[in-house]
Amino acid sequence: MSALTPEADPLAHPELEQIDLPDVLHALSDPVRLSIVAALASGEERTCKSFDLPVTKSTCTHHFRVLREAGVIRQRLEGTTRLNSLRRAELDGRYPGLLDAVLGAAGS
Amino acid sequence: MSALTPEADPLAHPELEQIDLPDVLHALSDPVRLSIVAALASGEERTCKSFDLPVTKSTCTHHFRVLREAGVIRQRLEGTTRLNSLRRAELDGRYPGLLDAVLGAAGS
DNA sequence: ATCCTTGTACGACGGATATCGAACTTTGAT
DNA sequence: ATCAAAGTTCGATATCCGTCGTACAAGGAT
Repeated sequence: MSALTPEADPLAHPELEQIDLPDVLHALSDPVRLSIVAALASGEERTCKSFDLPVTKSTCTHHFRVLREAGVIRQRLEGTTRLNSLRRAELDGRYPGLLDAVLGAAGS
Repeated sequence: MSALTPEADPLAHPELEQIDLPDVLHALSDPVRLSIVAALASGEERTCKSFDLPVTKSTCTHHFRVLREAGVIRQRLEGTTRLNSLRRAELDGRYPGLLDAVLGAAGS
């Protein structure tokens, strides 16, 4: 039962069907998190530190966790860093056009 | 200076250029408010009471104000009621595809 | 082994938020 | 004139949220 308990995994990601629209919108409603998502729009994997955000480390951890738990980003362990990427294809399948619209709106 | 002071107007709506994306996303991130917006998607004007929301009157007032101040809906006085409508064309001009994507996602 | 880098965990704190109930206002109907 | 209906306003409350600092853990480099 160890691998199946979600609480036990420190890097738990929601399944596609578990992603909730209000949660996604809330995750995107913060300027810091929106800038993270916009920076990931190119498709690259980037470490947390590479973003140069106007908040401290612990606040960064918080924002990346909110995005991950809402299903917006994926976090992958790589040595001592976490590589972040957008779950774009999955989000596009679940909520067609949403991410593009938000990214377009954030860019203007 | 009476007509130009925003605070004096109890039904102040933001101009298109003043609408802020994080504010809009936050306004849409609440399930009650999302259901209001979805119900207004047809384009009709509807009174507050016609929604039959699972909250009290004063909470309704709160949610409609959040949506109005974020620029998502317009409220018009008509006798003793307020007629609510989506600012769809304006939002579409400012954030193309956003409202459609959210409404599509909320409907599924 | 030691240190540096990257990030998490744990409180803590102040401000925002969703909710309610009760009192009030305004309008329209009886 | 009275009354009911639709909302607002005003506290009050409980919770959530963004932020920070400090302490901690794990990997990589020297």
